[in-house]
Amino acid sequence: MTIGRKHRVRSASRSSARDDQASQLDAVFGALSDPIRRAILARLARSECSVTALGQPFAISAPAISKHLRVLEASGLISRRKAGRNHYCRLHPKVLRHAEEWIALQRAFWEQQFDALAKYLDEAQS
Amino acid sequence: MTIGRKHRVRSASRSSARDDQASQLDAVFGALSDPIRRAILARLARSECSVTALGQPFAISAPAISKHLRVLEASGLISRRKAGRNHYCRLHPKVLRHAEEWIALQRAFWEQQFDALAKYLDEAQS
DNA sequence: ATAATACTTAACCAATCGGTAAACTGTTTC
DNA sequence: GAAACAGTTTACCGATTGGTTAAGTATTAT
Repeated sequence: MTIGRKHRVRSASRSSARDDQASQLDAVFGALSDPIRRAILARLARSECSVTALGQPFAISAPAISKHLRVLEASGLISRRKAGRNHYCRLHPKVLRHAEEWIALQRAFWEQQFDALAKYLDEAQS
Repeated sequence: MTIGRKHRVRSASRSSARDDQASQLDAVFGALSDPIRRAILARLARSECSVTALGQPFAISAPAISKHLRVLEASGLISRRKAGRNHYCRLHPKVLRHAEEWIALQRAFWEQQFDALAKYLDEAQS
């Protein structure tokens, strides 16, 4: 989840599109790295849901849930809608797709490398 | 990257298969949440690589790289091979595939929900 | 044998994280 | 209007993270 290099650098100058995408990946993968947050997302996949209902399965306090939701919201994975005293959370699939695409792209390269190695070994053997 | 709930719990008893998978996801997504580590993985996709060579593009110290590699290794995404005084790192695609599968599964549910909503709206309109 | 190289370990530091309890802000219900 | 409910904010705590420098361990080169 690192943003700047080396103890507070990168003075918010320009912040290229590439940086934006990279830091969104930081946030998304960081958000996914906690089991409670993944469970919250899985729950939200079924339907929109109020904050209390989201927290009900877990043995943690309301503020803790609130923090998890803030992390998820900051990553763009969810958004909120206020309805009276209830806040309802909803998923944003597009953001998850970006993360999936990063992984899929990487894996394609990785496996290509493995295929190349396999081919090399195959040829070396003959 | 949380392991135990609520300040040191879970006395290492049994640790079900589900927990193992979940905590591997914690570790993998946690590892992917840092841009330097993602860059290291991207570099490794091209070929096996020594530790110094891996660190060369980044303006951080050797111990910092060593720590990143330990995180990656703990997640199962890479492994090391010692050859003399050099240590060579290699990728483990299977672990990345697990993460991708989790995301793909989730996204399938998410989008199914969105499709259902779209259909509902469509029917409500007519 | 000495020196340089490649890397890790140890000790430290500031910032972040995941949790808590307490206090606060709205909204609904009585 | 008072009480209950839904949720957030604030202030705090201990553990973890990402970095540092300094020292240590092998291995290779001179």
